[in-house]
This record gives sequence, structure tokens and C-alpha cells, in this order.
Amino acid sequence: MSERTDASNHPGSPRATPGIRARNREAIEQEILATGRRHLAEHGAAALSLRAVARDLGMVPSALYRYVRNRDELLTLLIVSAYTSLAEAVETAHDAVDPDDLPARWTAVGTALRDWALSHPHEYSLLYGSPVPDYEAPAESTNEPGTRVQALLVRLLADATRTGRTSNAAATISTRTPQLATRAAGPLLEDPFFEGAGLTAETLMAGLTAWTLLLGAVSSEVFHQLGDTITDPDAYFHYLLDLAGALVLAPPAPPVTSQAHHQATHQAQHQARSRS
Amino acid sequence: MSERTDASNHPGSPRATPGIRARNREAIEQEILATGRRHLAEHGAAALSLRAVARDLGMVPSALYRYVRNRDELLTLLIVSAYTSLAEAVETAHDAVDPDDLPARWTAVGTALRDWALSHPHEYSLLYGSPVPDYEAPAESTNEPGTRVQALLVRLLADATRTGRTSNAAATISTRTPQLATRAAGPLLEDPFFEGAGLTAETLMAGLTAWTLLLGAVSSEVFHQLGDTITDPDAYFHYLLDLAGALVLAPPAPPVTSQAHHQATHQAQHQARSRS
DNA sequence: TGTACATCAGTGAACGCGCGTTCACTGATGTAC
DNA sequence: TGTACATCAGTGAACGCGCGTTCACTGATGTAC
Repeated sequence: MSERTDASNHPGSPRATPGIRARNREAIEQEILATGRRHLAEHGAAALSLRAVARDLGMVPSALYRYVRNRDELLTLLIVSAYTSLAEAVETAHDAVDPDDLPARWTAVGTALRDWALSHPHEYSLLYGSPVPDYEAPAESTNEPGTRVQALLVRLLADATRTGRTSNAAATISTRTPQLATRAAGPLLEDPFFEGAGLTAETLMAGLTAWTLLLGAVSSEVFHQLGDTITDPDAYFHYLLDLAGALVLAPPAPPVTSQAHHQATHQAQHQARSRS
Repeated sequence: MSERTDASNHPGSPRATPGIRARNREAIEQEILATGRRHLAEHGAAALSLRAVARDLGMVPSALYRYVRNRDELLTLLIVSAYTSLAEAVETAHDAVDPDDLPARWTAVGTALRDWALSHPHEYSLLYGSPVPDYEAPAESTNEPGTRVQALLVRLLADATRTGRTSNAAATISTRTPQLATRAAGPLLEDPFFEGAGLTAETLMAGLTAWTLLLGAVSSEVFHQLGDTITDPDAYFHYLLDLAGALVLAPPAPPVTSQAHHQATHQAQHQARSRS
């Protein structure tokens, strides 16, 4: 094999050995993605055009077709890239936190999501805004990166369930909640995505509520639907985030005497038992 | 004046008396709006074009400029029209319900909003989805129709506050909520839109939470973000709607003995007093 | 090591499309006297 | 009542723009023998 590659070195060629074409190809694929991302960030998905990207790369438009089947495929690549960027931001924030502090994990996820959205508004729109007309993302390339954040939250729910630190706030404030939860969440619990996490219907639905509230809060801010009346978006967001977290997770143990701590733990375990 | 109009009837003209031009003008303005709406509904805002609308009307494109300054103005008209259509749907549903049954009013508003959104997805996207690129809605024409639904909800909150039927669920499930509420809602309470409703910071923020949750639920459904895992969107929506309502309104008096009803009323009034 | 061929990246021209907007114009409708 | 003029709706042609995509091509890179 190495002989092959040596042999491919024509005399006088100053370039490195293995697959000069393959190298260039990968480099250019990266450049295409990068300028695609830039265009997306600056002008939004609707204005994304193969011609414009080619222009920016100093290429003729038709050249792009060596790398991409058509405009839709470029869009798909960018969607995957955006999901990945978001997921990495969120996972990094999440992993920087004491894994045993469940509310802190929720807060980290929520704030990271919001920060990412505010600094990548067009990407956020592409992922969680109105669908791009006449485009449908192919599930096979989009599903996995598109659910990493949710998967993280399912792990959080699973940890909470396992250690008896889920909240039953929803049932507390609305007596009709449990039956509605069972009806809505029943089939979901058998979905591979949730199966194995050991969630109850109530916990799953509380989690979905928190997620919906989080996305709603971020969307209303990114899409400028708050009007100019909301003067302190930070406070508004953290109110919602705190409330959403409280729907899912039991309140954190207050800084207390060891005896009170004992009680809290006991209570949590009791909850866990009565749930199974 | 009637002489004038009579005089304008040329001999042989079969048309009615007052302002044949004015009549035609209004009729055509309506037609433009109607076909604009149709295009919006069928292809979405991004695909809305003056030329296409003109084509559908059997006119030459330049003719539209007699009625509309440019494309953006048409878009503005359609936005106002969509807001109005939504508001009318919601108000009708709301007014069909016993005004003293606060939870029923909330449910009516929520379901009407969802139904309207599901049957007008592109209009909903235009109002509550990602912003249209390079377009900013002029506040002066958009503000009033764009806040009718929220105004309705503020009235609901005001009624609840006045009769002591607000919920303090948020404070119950998260102890940090009240201070966060004060911080976030403080300036808002002085906004003319909320002033005079007599809301507390907590109630206002609970209302905003409910609204965010409602929009989040509807958006996730209209924008197909639920994935195919959610098999029963009705149940999912009603779970969220019920929960959102319970954040704002005290639980409805159960069907009880008159004595228990007495107690409930007493308790509600106590709440109302302790709040002021 | 050298030669013949295959592969591949990128070019340049062209296709057909739809868009918003301007402009000088015609002919009907309305108005003043 | 009749005439002269003003207003207005709608026409038709044109401007300049950008888009996605196809196609035959050149020349460099890689491969088989």
C-alpha cells in the first residue's frame, strides 16, 4: 500500500504522499460547510443559495455539484451541523456540573440552550422555527443529532426517577393531570427512545412540559415575540426555567442540619418506592 | 350631494349611483386580500409574490401598485388580517362560555387558538413562527390586532384576581418563584397593557408562563417537532393546557355540598385579601 | 521507470424560470363650470 | 344639459436581478501494467 502511494508521487510534485485528492476534497467539503454556515447565520435559511456559496468560495456554481447533490442536500448538511453544534454546547455545559445536583443539570441545559439560540438565531430558527417551505429533512441523517439534547434530558429524568428525586408538582396543582398523563404518555413509554429509562407516565409528561416550556421561552425571545414590554429577559427566562425545572425535579435539599437531610433522603426514597 | 351623484350617471350607464369607482376599488381591495390570503395559506409567506397575486386576479403585475405600495405592505395587510381572523375565532369561542367559569374560559381560548393554528398553519407561522427575513412589521398597524388574544387573557386574569380565584401553584412548587416573579414582572405591571387589571407580579408571571406554554404546545404541533412518537396529540395538548390553566387559576369548585362550596368561597376570598 | 488510460475537480456557457419595480400610455370615470 | 379638464385603473413593455441545474469541455491527478 505504501509503495502504491509512493509511486503516485510524480517527480517534481511538491505535495505530501497520501491521496492529495482525498485531502483536498475533505478540505473543500469543510470550506463549503463553513461558508454555508456563515450564509445561514447571516441571511437565514431562505436566502441560502448554492450560487452565493460558490461565489464566496471563488468557484463557478456548477462546481459545487461535485460535492453536493443539490440545494436540499446542502441544507440537510447544515441542519445536521447546527444540531451538532447545539448538542455540543449543551452537553459541555451539562457535563461541567455536579452530576448529582439534578436541578443544576437542568439549569445548565436550559441556559446553554438559550445562549446558543441567542447567538445562533438563524440556526435556531432552522431547527425549531417554522419549517422551510418545500423542504423535508431526511429522517435518517437528522434523527440522531436532532435528539441529542432530548436524550440528555431523558437521562436526567432517569437519574431523578432512579434516586427518587422526581417531583409530583403537576399532580399537586391539577387533579386531572394523572389521567391525562397516562393517556398522553402511554404509547410513548414503549418508544425505544424512552424505554429503559424507567419513567412513569407522569414524569415523562412533566419532562415534556418542561421541554415545551423551555422551547417556548427561547422561541419567544429569539423570534421577538415578547414585544418591548419585557425589560428584563434574563429574569423572565430564569423564572420560566426555574418553574419548568420544579415541574420535573423535587426541590433541592436545602442547606440543612444532617438530621433534616436524613429526613429529606428518607422522603425521597419513600417517593421512589411508592412509584414503582 | 344626491344631485351630484345623479349627475354622474351618464346616459346609458347601467351602474348604480354612488361612486362606482369607490365601489370597485373596495371590491378589488377585498379580492387582493382574499387571494393574498389564499397564496399565504397554500404556499407560505416566503412564496408570496405580487406577480402571482396579480396573475390570479387576471391583472398585469404593475396594476397592483394602485392598491399597495410594495410587497411588504401586502404582507403587513395579511398579517393584520391573520391576527384578526385568529382573534375573532378565539373571542367567539371564549364568549360562548359561562363568563363565571374561569377554567372553561381558559380552555376555550386555548383550544380555539390551537384549532385555528392547525387549520391555518402558514398564517400561524407568520404570526408566531420565525420572523420573515428582511421584513419588520410596522408596529402602528400591527400592535392592536396582534394583542387581542393577550388582552382577552389579561381580562381573564383580572377577573380571577378580582374574585380571588387565582392560583398560587407556582409559588407552591418552587420557593424561588416569588422573588423571580417580582424581578421579572415589576416593570411590566406599569405597562398600560397590564395596568388597571390589578394583577400581582405572581399572577402576571403565571399568566405569561401559561401563555408561553400554550404557544409552545401549539408551535411544536404545527411545526411538526413532536416527531411521530406522539401518537395522541389531542391528549398531549390537553395535558399541557390543563396544566397551564392550573398555574393561573384556582381549581374549579368540585361538584359538592353547599357547605363545601361555602368553604371554597371563603378560602378564595381569604386568598384575595391576603394578596392585596 | 514509462506509457496508456480512467477518474475526477473545476470551467464556462447556456437553459428557463420568477421576481419587484418603473414608466409612458390609453381609456374610462368623475368634476367644474 | 354640454363641454373641457382632471383623476384614476389598468396595460404592456422593459429593466436588472438572482436562482437551480445541465452539459460538453479541459487539465490535473491517480492507476494498471
